[in-house]
Amino acid sequence: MAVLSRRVRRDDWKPVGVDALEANALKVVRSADNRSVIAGPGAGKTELLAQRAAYLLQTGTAPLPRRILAISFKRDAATNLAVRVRQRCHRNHAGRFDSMTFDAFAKGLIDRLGQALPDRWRPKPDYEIMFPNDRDYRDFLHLRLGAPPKTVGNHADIQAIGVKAFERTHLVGSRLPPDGWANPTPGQWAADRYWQTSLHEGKKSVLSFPMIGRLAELLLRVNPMARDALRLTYSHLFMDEFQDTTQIQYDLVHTIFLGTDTVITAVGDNKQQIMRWAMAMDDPFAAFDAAFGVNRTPLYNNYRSSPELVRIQHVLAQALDARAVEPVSKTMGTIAGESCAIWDFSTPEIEAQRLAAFVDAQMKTHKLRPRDFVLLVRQKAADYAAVLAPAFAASGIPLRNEARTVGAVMLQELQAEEVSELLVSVLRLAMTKRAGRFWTDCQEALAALRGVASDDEVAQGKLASELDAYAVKLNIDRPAPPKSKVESRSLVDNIIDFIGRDRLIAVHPAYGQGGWLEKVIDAATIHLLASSADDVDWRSALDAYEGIHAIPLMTIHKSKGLEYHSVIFVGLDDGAWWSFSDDQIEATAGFFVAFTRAKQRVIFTYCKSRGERTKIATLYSLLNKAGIQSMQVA
DNA sequence: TCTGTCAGCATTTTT
DNA sequence: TGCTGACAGA
Repeated sequence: MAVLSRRVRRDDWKPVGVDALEANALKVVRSADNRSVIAGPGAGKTELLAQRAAYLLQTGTAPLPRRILAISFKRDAATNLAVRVRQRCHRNHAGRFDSMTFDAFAKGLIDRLGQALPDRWRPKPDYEIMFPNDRDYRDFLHLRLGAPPKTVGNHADIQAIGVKAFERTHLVGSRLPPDGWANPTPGQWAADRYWQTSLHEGKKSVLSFPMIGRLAELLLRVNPMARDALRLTYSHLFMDEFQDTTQIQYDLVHTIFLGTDTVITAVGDNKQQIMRWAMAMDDPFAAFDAAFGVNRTPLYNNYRSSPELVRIQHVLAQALDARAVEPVSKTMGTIAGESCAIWDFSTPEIEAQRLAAFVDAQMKTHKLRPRDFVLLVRQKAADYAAVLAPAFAASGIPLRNEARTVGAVMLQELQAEEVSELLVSVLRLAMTKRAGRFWTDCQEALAALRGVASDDEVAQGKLASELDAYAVKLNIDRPAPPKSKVESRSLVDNIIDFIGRDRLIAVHPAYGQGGWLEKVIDAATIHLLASSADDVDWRSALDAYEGIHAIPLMTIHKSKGLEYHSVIFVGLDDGAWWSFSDDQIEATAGFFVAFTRAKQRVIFTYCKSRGERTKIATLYSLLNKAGIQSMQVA
């Protein structure tokens, strides 16, 4: 991949590391105006943003010293985008690309500038983060709040406030008034009591992320200097997964960037909106387009799925958006028979056996690995895993429930933690004979943690020899993977001490909050021990830790943004989709997300013992409409 | 100790 | 929706 540090003329710039981009994608990459890009799964939305970053940085269209800000909703999306930009750009350029989650952005503003908030809204500097649930709000409204003043209303008015509406509408539903509410409604009065209690009553202020978002918006609204500094810093703003944007996020972006020269690019897909429960707006694209005078640009290609799967996807897409345009598949179909099927089984045990045998056979005929498959469920992954895992194990395929909790951390989450990644890198380096790749991983990660500049050759050399000495010692001290929790813990602690606990907390503020670092270390300890069972060597233990030879099982939500050769959705029945009638659109969007993870094949399974298929008849009729009928298998 | 009733929960993001 | 655990009463 061509990684350039010199400046390229705009006309000479070519996409980095890909053959070509479709015409519209290239237009967006080079655009000088605000754009919204609505495109289906597999259209290359994240790739488009990465290419645009490369274009802006390499051609100097984002002029020094201005920067690009990319805001994502989820951590993995933010990381993913940052990694792609780093792969495509020289580090001098990538250093001007800030990719973070919305919450990290808002919290960063409050941490740096929060003391400039007006008195009544100012949190104490060492505030704590809370994750309130419905119960907390219910207790507040019904037990702690008490009666409102007569001018506001009476007890019944407060009782009438729904728990959901309290947070969504009153607490963080709209922009905060700098001087408080002049003539509050009962809802506003209750919200204000909650704010004042959270900010001022305890020894520390206690805030949730939605509250932090609202405070950040207020902060920039009442401090034009801070707001202008941000406008000057960022010449370009990217927003990924824009369909999941909340009103809070939207208002913050609106306050900072409306009417400025900062060019905004928003990408997303309304058909994949499965975060409505987390306060996503109904149609953020419509609001954005209207307010910012946006040019909407669709993408028409699908780089992920075979033509046959794209055809079926389009039938589902039309149920979510009548005006959806059928994308063009750019991937060859490699399956000889059916690309999609619904298999009926008489019992879950037979289902498990048949699926294991099927995956085993497919791995052989198509030269696939377990990681090319995914077992998707709608909920309660552990219940399904209990039946499926033994059958897959019998076929020699380990099954890994990504939603399993290890200690206090979910497996999928642990894997993405910097601490866990460093641990594995250091162990691979110490225990592998030819450890080239792990060398670079460790060296770069440690340099970043210790603040060693990449061009400081003396310090880099010192770091390298320190790392080398440590790896050699580790290799001698720990000839085999740990056999007990104590042994596992001492090894993990040893490595963390070498990396530097303080440095970890300094670079990742989350590790300093609420004992999170300890929880991650504990989870890593447990998981490393579990991966070392059966007297295996270091390599097998680390492979097991990372699950690289196991077939993953996860919920639909966890699979968003991922892709697999074959998707096996277990349990297409009323039981798993109990909430189908609550919000048919969101449930169908979930079904669409599950289906569109597949590159070549999708299999749905059904067992009568788990439920009927009357409530979700719509899903079955969509599949029928696409020419797929269920068939009795065993 | 058994039985009936009923509330809670299951999908889930963020330092 | 449909299962589970807590709790009251027999």
